[in-house]
Amino acid sequence: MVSMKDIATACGVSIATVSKALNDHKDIGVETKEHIKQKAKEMGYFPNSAAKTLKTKRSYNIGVLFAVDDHSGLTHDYFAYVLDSLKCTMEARGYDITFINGSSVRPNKMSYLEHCRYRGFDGVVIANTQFSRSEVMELVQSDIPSVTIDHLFNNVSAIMSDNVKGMRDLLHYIYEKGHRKIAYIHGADSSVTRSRLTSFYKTAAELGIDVPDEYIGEAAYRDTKAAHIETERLLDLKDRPTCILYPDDFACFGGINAINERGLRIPNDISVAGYDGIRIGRHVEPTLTTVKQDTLRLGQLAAEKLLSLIEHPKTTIIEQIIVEGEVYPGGSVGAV
Amino acid sequence: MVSMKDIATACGVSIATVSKALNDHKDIGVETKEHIKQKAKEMGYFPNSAAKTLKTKRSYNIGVLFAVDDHSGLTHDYFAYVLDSLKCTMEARGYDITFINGSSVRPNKMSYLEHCRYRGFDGVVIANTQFSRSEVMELVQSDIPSVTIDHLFNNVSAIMSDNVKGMRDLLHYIYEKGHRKIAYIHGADSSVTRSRLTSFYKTAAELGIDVPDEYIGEAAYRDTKAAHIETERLLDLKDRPTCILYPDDFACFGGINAINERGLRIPNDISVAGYDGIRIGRHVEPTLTTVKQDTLRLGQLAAEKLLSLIEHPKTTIIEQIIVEGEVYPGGSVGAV
DNA sequence: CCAAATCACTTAATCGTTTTCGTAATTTTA
DNA sequence: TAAAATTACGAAAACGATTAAGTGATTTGG
Repeated sequence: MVSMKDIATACGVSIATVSKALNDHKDIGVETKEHIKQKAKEMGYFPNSAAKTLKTKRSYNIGVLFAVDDHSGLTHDYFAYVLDSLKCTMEARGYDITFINGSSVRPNKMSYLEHCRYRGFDGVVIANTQFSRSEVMELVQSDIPSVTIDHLFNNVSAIMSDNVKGMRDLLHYIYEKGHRKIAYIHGADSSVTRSRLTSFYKTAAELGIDVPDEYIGEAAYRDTKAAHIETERLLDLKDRPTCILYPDDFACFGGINAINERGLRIPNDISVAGYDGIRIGRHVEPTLTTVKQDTLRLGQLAAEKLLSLIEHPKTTIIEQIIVEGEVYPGGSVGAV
Repeated sequence: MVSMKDIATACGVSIATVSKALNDHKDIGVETKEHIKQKAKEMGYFPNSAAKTLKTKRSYNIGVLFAVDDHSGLTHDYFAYVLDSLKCTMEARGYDITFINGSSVRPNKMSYLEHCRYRGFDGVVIANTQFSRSEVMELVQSDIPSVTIDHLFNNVSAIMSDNVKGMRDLLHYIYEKGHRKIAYIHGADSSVTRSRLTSFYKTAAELGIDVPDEYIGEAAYRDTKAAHIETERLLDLKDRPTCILYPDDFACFGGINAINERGLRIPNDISVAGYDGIRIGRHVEPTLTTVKQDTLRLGQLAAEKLLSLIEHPKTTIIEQIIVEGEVYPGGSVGAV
């Protein structure tokens, strides 16, 4: 590795001059500066991030935290897209992305916060994790700039998919298709679930449609089996719903299977809708009616907010940013 | 941040002693060692990775490179699972994972190799990228330990999904279901594609089934539209195949749609099979016949190979490791 | 024309570790 | 019991950068 010292020697100047020249300080003569830069390029110089980080306390590295227990981080379509977008924005700004989680599984177990300090992350993005874990709390309460995705903490900026509007729009869409008997299998308890459920009830009330308790069920996100079972329960009801909403697109497929097994046809006999807008939903028959969350924007805004927090801590406000989704009409909801 | 200096002061010893005590060097008295360790824990000490990396040239950080152009890295089901597995193994061994790609999009454009040197990655995993890019070549030809996934370079360890056996087993399975007229829409040219295609032809020959040229088509991986078009072409053939193989499960859905649009039924009128074993394939009707690649093992072996290369460079051999997949029988291939 | 300001650079300390080489004190060996 | 070996620790350099403070030379101002 060619270091500043090598360049200094080659140019016959001091290391300090090289450092300043490469960092465009004003107190270096133009021609010296050019010469040094030229030489640096020639010699294939690149800075050493460890040394720079050590000295400046800025790593240009962002920690990303997400659930690991069920491996539903990377392999989760929604999150993968958000992360991809986040990553692109960060990279364009010169930051790298490193995973935080798993630190507790390491040989020398560190907490999330300890891991962040160890690596000197400039900031962290927390998504799709068990927000209630004390380890997570400790992290957000620290002085490390952080943003959460789809969860609201005190004094922490959050980027949230607009689940209230998403659910409202979806329900309106279904209502307009003529449905009045709408069941909702919601996900496991979380702030996202609560938002959607509340919005579901509220919108139903506004639309003047009645929701019997038996129309509400629960199945963990992406749990096709649970969705299957709950769907069977709904199908067995004497007053069967005409449309069933699922926690997400994935779970929806579990429901679709249950329906198919009964010999019922979608959307002729019963309609279904998911949530998320995963890619495959556009490519099955019938296509899935769902709410496409704006993953691109979610990742981008999370990145920008965090960078702003890092680079302009004084002038950046802690806020909650809501990103609207969009109903994707699909063949899975028919007119009734 | 509490540093070794703080501990040294607190314990009334030198920094050197603290360092040695925490790193379990033998030339520190047992009680002193215990006392220092105790104090370190008490004071909440954690090392500073930047300082450690600077001094030791070991970052305990692994760079991961994958295609970014079409964003099909993270959002690619197969790769996401491999990465997840890789990450878990690495973390258990005390290594972090940082993304390499995007370096060329940065403000101060670095090549992949430059980026690796900048961050001091101990090793790199290269997957799902354009292996032919000169930047990638430069990286694998450097002295940085590296492993590739599903691609073979000279002098670089590779973890490969067994596409030859996968395709052979799949074809055998289909053959045993009675199919003799089998079409194959393969993916865009790559070593994976070539392996599968070669194995397809070879196995077909062994089984004594004839493959007319018109039964072979091409559609980019995960390109449902292209698969759709190619499927239509096959369906228009006067001597239509009874089974169509696709580049991957995702593309397969594109084909399924084309088939549905013609009013044909799967598997009654025609059979289809994918490749990869993506999760959703188990949850649609009919379930997808496919080859499930062992992503867990792929990621694990890639991690282990790389760590071995890093930690025991002398005794670790460069080799190609083949990981077998498994045919997942599904309803999409019927008996004929 | 001389003092003050500016310019262009260097010196040296520092970030938090690791590690080589000493060196006293203690123990072992012959 | 004296020499040799061992034990337990410390001093200091080094890793590769940044940056405050200093310095001599040149330019500017009054």
